[in-house]
Amino acid sequence: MSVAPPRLLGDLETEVMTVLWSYGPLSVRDVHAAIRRKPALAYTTVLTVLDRLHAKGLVERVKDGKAFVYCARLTREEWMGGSAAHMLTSGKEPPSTGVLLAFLDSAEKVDPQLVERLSELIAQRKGRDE
Amino acid sequence: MSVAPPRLLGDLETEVMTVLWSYGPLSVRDVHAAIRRKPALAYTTVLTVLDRLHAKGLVERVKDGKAFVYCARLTREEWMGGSAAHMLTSGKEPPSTGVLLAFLDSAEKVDPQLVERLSELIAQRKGRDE
DNA sequence: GCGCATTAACGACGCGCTGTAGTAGATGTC
DNA sequence: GACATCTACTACAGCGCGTCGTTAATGCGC
Repeated sequence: MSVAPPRLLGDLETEVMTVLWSYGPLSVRDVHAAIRRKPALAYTTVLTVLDRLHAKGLVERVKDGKAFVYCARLTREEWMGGSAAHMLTSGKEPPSTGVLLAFLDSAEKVDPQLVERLSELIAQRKGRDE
Repeated sequence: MSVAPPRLLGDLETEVMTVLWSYGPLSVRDVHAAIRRKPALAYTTVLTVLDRLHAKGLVERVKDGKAFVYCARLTREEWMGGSAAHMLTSGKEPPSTGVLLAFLDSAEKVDPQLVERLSELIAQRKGRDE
């Protein structure tokens, strides 16, 4: 089952997820080492954040010897794409045409090629399914 | 200028925006009256929420006699569509193909017709622009 | 012009979430 | 069994949001 993006993540949570997305399954120690800060974060700070991410269902963990190894349950792509899709359909049933048009407008404004790329991907998928 | 969707809105904030989206420009009193609760909200509660929404740039207000009249700066469609588009492009530059594909997958899972509708709307827009 | 009623401004408080960390308890290693 | 490591639990501050109360401004009717 997929994880429904609940809320936006905090800054440190996002940073930790980014580390996990970048370097596969890691121990707390590894994540801690990967996060560079002027005054280094406490080991337990990273531990707590990973714990909370685990509680939210965003990461999985398996025991390896005495330590846990954490890995993201969703790829960065799945998380971002899922969050965006969730926005379009939040709450109500099928999004209105107006919402979809506003989405396209907004997307185009940020990245003029985005809509075109979407269009191509949709075409490819259609071809693949038939 | 468009308003960048900052964070998700709270429950009451969402309710107030829904009222504004549903019934055009309204005074605080009108919004207060439109929100039905078992124990009615205090007038000042609605006032505060509208004030915060105004501070966030989500609503505009003009003085009408002694009172302000509030109205949403974006339509519901613009807000939702913009939020979704913002998700796809948050932080980094052009979203990867993987993100776009995940978006389509996710959207299709929620509403199988959504991708098809998007496809049609994109086609229409393309026709319109040429 | 004055008083009254309405409205707005400001501040306050509780709660939940997040960043941050310390301490204590569990657990594996040698 | 001692030691190093790791996790679990607890804590606290800061911020956003829901919720109001109090106080100050402002317009209206007489």
